[in-house]
This record gives sequence, C-alpha cells and structure tokens, in this order.
Amino acid sequence: MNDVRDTKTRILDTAEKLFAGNGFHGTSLRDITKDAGVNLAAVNYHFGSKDALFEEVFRRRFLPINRIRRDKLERIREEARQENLRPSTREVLQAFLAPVLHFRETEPGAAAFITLVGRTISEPDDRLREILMGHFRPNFFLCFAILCEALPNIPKDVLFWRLQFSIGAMSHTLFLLGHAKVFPEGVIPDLDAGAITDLIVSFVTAGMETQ
Amino acid sequence: MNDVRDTKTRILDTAEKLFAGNGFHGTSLRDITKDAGVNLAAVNYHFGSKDALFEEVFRRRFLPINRIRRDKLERIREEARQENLRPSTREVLQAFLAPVLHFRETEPGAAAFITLVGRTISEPDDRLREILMGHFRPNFFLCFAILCEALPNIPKDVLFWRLQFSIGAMSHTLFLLGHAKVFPEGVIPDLDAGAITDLIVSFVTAGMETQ
DNA sequence: GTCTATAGATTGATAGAC
DNA sequence: GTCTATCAATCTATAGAC
Repeated sequence: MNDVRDTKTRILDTAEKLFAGNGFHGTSLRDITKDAGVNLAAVNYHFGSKDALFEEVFRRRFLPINRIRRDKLERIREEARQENLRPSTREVLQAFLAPVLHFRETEPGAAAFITLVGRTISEPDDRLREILMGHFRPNFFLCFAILCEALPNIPKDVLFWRLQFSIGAMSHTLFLLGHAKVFPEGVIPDLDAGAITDLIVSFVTAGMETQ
Repeated sequence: MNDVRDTKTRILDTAEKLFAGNGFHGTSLRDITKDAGVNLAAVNYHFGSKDALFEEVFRRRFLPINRIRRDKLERIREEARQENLRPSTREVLQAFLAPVLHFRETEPGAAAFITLVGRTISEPDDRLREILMGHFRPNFFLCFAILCEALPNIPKDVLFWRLQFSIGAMSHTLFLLGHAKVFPEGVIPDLDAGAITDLIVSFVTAGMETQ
C-alpha cells in the first residue's frame, strides 16, 4: 500500500527473491504476483512472459557489475603494459571476483540476486543458463586472456581449467552465503564480504600460480 | 525388448540420466517411463513416488563411493598417527575428491549421476538437496577433521571455508564434464579423469596450504 | 506385475470489462 | 494499467481390469 516502487520494479524485486529461493520452475507467476501485491496478469502485461521476466532480472543487475569488472580488468592490463610488467595474478582474480561480492553487500536486495547467480550456473534448463552465460562470457574470456599474460609459463589449457575451478569455488560460495544454516557449530561463518573476498582470492591465487 | 535389466533397474538408469540432463522438476514421470520402455504406473508401483525414486538414485550410487572415500581417509589418518606425522594435505584432498571422478570413468552410466550430483548441490528444492547432503555430510566432516590435523597452524574457520571452495571447484567441474560444449576453440578440454583429478587436486592443495 | 483411464491439482497465458 | 474469469496444457498419483 505504502510501497512507492512502481509495479514493474515490485515485480522484478519479488521475482529475484523468489527465483533465488525456490528456483525458476519452483516459482509460479501466482507466487510472484501475490507476494508483490500486484495482479496476476501484470507480469504478462509488463514483461510479456515468465521467461522475459527472468531475462530482465539478470539484465538489470549484470549491466553495472559487468561495467565495473571490465573497467578494472582493462586498467590492470593497461597499467602492466605501460610499465612493461606482467599483470599481477592476484589483482586479476581480485578484479574478476570481488565486484560480485562487493555488490552483494552494498546494493539493497542484491543478495538474493547473487544467490540466484550461484544457482543458475548449474541450472538444468539450458535456456535459462544461457541467459546467465550471455552476460558472463565476455568478462570470463577477458579475464582468461589477462591471466595468460600474467602466467605465460603455465599452459593455457591448465589456466583455463584453473579459472573454471575458481569460478566453481566462487559460485558455491555465493550459494552458501544464501544458506547460512549449513554451517556446523563452533565454526564462525559470519564473515563479511571483505573477509570472504580475501579468503577466496588468496585461495584461487595460490591455486592459479602453483607449478 | 532385448533389454535384460529388470524394470526397477531400467527405471533407475533412465531417471538418473534424465534428472542429470533436465533436472528433477524438468523431468516428468511420463518422460522417464517412456524412455525406459515401461508403463507410466511402474514408478509408483516399484518406488512409491517420484521423490522416493530420486532418493533411490542417490542411495544406489553413494553407498559404494562413500565406503571407498571413508576407508581411504581413515587409512591416511591412521598411518599418519602410527608414524607420528601429520597427514599429507594432498593425500587427504586426493582421497576426498578422486573417488568421485574415478567412479565416473569406471562405472558404466555413472557419468550421468556425477553430473546430477554437481547440479543437486545447488538445487533450489531444499528437500532434494537434503537427500544429497545426507550422503555427503559424514565424509565432509571426516575430511575436515583430518585437514585440521594436517594443517594445525591454519585457523579452523579458514580451513572450513577453503574446503568449501574445494567442493565448489569440484562440483562445478563435475557439472562442466557433462556439458563439453562450453569450451572455447583452441583449448583442449578432452582430458581424462586422471588428468582432471591431478589438476584439481594440485589446485586445491596449493590453495589449502597457502599462508 | 503390467496396463488403461482418469481424478485432482497446478500451471502459463489471455480475453475482455472497466 | 488493472482486474476477473477462464482456457488449455501439464503434472503426480491412483483406481481397477487383466
């Protein structure tokens, strides 16, 4: 009632939350429109279909994340070139992984989206996974290319797999952050985004550079 | 027609394949029974429900994998104790991760199951994910405990997160192995299970031991 | 054990009034 | 733009004949 967001935004926010929690196929249009407080027909009026709504959930969030990520990666590459040095493996991986976790903390409501990303990477529905990959692929290849410059003595196919391992570590972490209850007692899971970022960047940097 | 497997086995094999390819909710009982060449009602007759069939798919495969994994981990721990040494981080992680990949190559039809595991780790349906976690948890904690003995100078919560990163790397890899088409040209993706195992064990060992 | 037929519930999408 | 009402398709599960 006092919700000043317009209908489109309310639907997007709610869809993001429910897709993250119950998956695309586990969320019906009735779930979304009821939770958002809008009419059942509003999704098809504003977005055209359930699929198109899913696409818009991703487009809205990925545009700013990808801009930051690409700018950081390009700057690292350019600065290394101007100083005739190799890019730093850690800085490359930091630029690739940190924006997502940072975004999770600073953007209101983004936590649900990040959980959704962690899930959609292994989404069974090829159509949905491709929507994610379309946003993700360009920066993946950019990161891969700069890593090859950073570590020219390691075979490219090894670096390729190691970057995939890093993405796996990351996506699993994003998923876990949305399901805090999996942690055992005695182990402190409540680390902030900065601490988690440091942990995972150290981990994958060591793995990437090992001989 | 010439299929000598009994109805139960045919249903299990087919369900495993289709759940891996299209997800639990993307696979109907009609899909399964049609592909298996059995009657629609056979699933409910032999297993009771679609959920119970899913459970049996996991039980059948996890019993032998978990036995091998537990035996290997316990032996590493015991041998280290008798020689008054710390367990080797690499051997622990190898014992934890290798059986799944090895099983994928040697057991007929297991590849589909492994893909399914990689997917179910981030399954949106809590009920389904819990079926997997029930099989996975005991060996996870056993591995974690031995890692704490192997690396007593690294804080336990750091080791806990690093083991989670390792599982993420592993599950993403298992998923990718079921979707070879994601690889770019020029990079050779066709590594066998042994090569992939070496790559991932080296990666996570370096990440686990870094200061 | 295997089959057909169907109950009973839920879904995405849309037509048409306001 | 928003609403109600409803269509057509899909699903799991089961009753009951053979």
